[in-house]
Amino acid sequence: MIDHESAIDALRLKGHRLTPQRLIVLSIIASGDGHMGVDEVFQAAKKAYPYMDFATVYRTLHLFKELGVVTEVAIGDRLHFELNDPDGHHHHMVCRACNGAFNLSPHYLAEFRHTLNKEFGFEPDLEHFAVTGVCADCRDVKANETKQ
Amino acid sequence: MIDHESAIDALRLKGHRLTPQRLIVLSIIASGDGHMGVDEVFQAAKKAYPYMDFATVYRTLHLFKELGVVTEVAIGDRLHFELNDPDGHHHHMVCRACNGAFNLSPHYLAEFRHTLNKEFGFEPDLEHFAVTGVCADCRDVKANETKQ
DNA sequence: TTATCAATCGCAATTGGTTGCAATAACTTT
DNA sequence: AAAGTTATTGCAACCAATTGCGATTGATAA
Repeated sequence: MIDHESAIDALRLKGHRLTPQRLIVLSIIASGDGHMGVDEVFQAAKKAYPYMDFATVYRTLHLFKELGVVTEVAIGDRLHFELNDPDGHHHHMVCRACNGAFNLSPHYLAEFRHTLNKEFGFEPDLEHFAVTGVCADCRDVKANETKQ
Repeated sequence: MIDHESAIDALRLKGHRLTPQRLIVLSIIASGDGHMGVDEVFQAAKKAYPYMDFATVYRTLHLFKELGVVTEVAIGDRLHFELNDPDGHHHHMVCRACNGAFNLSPHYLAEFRHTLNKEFGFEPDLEHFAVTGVCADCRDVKANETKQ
């Protein structure tokens, strides 16, 4: 988990300015657990600073991505962002019933990548891989509903 | 590969009308090899019938999807469509260098699905799975360019 | 074959995401 | 501490995808 200090240093180092808007977006991403959609971040930011503009959130997140402060994850057709994890990438499982997100170790995709490489010479992009589906809890709930 | 006859029957059966626009879209999807973006279909359709509207192509493709005539594949952030394959689903590998698409047997994802199920009780949506990456040819080209 | 009726089309309006630009404000230099 | 410089903001314009709606036209029945 990257900390505020190093994120702020990353901004300064590249000659970017430290604005209240950027600090707000940073703290929101840091306090939310897991990844957040752009609109989620915007709503939270507007609470802290009512003049906040959607475009600002949008550009700030992209800046943070370039600086390696956050990671972009495509979930469905929406982009989500989370604090960069310096201990190495992880993938995501996202439940389409409860919208919960679960981390997935790269280990689980290593064999898949290896197979595509060996069989087809195809090198898949799996850096920000996210797979949607139904988590255990929601599957059980659904099973019970059917029963009744 | 579903044929025109059964596609047309599927339309009739549900009380949908057989319009020139729909026949044009169908024949374009059928003649193009592999999946096509909505805009690709639109451009081709406009050649055959200059008054063709983007909204019509868009709605026709979604209708065809409901009827099981075509399959929707999300490639990057764009939706692509291809004739439904009644011999069973397949997945896709899409090269981001040459935009080529390669079919991938469900077999290659069976183990991944099984692992997620067993380890996390997570049931992933892999019906219309597409993974981007770099195909063997483009990887070789890139390697040669680097050499020179 | 013609009339009827609703599904469908094509235009226009809307929506949601992205970008251009003048005003603002963060940082630097004096 | 004040002025200057320029990145950044917030508004508005833009663009592509999607939807609403009156006009059109395919299908059914007389």
